[in-house]
Amino acid sequence: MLDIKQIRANPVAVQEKLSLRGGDYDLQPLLRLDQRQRDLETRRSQLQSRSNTIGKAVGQKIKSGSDPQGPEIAALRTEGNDLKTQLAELDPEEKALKLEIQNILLTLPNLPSDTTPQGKTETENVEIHRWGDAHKRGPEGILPHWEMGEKLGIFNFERSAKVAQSRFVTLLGAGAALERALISFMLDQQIAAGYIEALPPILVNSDSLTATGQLPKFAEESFKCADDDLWLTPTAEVPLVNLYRDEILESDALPIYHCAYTPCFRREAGSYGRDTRGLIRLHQFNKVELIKIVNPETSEAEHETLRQNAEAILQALELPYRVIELCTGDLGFGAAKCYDLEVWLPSAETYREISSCSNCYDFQARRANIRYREAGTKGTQFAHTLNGSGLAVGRTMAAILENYQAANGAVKIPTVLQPYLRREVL
RNA sequence: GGAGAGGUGGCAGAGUGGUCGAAUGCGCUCGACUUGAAAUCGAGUGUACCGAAAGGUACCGUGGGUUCGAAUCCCACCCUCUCCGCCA
Repeated sequence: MLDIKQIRANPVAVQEKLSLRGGDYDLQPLLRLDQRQRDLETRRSQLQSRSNTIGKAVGQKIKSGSDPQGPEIAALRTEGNDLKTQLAELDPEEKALKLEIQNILLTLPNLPSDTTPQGKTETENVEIHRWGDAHKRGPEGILPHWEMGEKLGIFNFERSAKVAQSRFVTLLGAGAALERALISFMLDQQIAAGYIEALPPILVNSDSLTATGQLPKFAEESFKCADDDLWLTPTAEVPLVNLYRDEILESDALPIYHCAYTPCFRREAGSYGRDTRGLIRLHQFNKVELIKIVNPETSEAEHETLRQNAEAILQALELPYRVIELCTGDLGFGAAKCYDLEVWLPSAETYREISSCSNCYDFQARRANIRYREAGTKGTQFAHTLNGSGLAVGRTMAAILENYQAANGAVKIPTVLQPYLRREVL
């Protein structure tokens, strides 16, 4: 959520930054509501103050012997009732305004960072660097991963559609073991990098989704339980960040690092026909997620190390990838700055997103009300939150099935995974 | 799912209509005493909003209601705990 005070103070600057994302943002209606709300608040608090004085006066007079039924107290009661009537008129309007303002604020995306490259669409994203070109292979003799997987019998889509629907997979035998090995390897590596492992709830309530920014705008992207205020989490970022919702942390408790394996669930509404085959776009997929809650002064540096922690997995697996920085037009709703890691998929001869590392600055923290207190100072400040995949497991498996295909049709197991899988080829 | 108990400040725990943002204790911060520490003593110690400031307002699980006045009374909801049942 954006800071209404900032919008009030610099409406033009905020509007310009928002428009870098593309789309129209007119902040004037919001500012008018805000002004009206504050006027009402001033009025209301004056009336309230008088009402409090009367309330106290009545009590005092009765205590010091006035007749509770006498004219003096009757007059105060009348004035009190009068104020109550006036307040009853102001109050609903002010509450409605507050709600309206809040609802508008909740729909506004984060401001892009000053360092985020400007651009309208993903074509203007900026490549930062590439890694592993030496291992990069072309499509010659490469089966797409879904064909390879079916040939090896390590997953099955057709039967999964029977169990659930399309865009679900069942991993079988070595496929299930490989997925499990990848999860263990990723977690072990991130734990070694300083992240505290968490195994959080994967059903989350509406407040949690609102705090991290999936609600109210992206409700159609998540699966919702019919009878409870619970949703299947679209990413572990939601439960992990919300662990600290409505908390005031001591500054020495920061930074907080968590990693977590969870399944993730996405409805993929509006992506019909895209990536219909294989492990790339499923309603349910596994991911190891990284989150950080940090002091604002360190968040830029923390973002860089977060990205390196994600990159380290790809390097250890010797999968060729590139890092791109999203331009302002391609930035996610809550992100101020974002790097995507894209792994090489030889069958398609493209790089595909396998990790997204975002710095949300204080955007989520304001929604989630996650603050910290600097020792010895008065007041509190919003922390910064960061998140990144480390990594998307299904897409990692896809990348391995393609990049590690040998000429004889076997798939070699990356060296670092061999201790986990206790085998060298699939 | 059934029965019961309960939700108050960092924690514990008073408070059942009036001056209560809230006693007391612990914790924490600063100070005094001490060679240092402990103990002791003194002062301070919630959050947010409005306001240039003085100051004002709100918050005792959440939302309504009664009243001149609600932590306290009424209604609804949420959550936690205990026991029973069921269950991985």
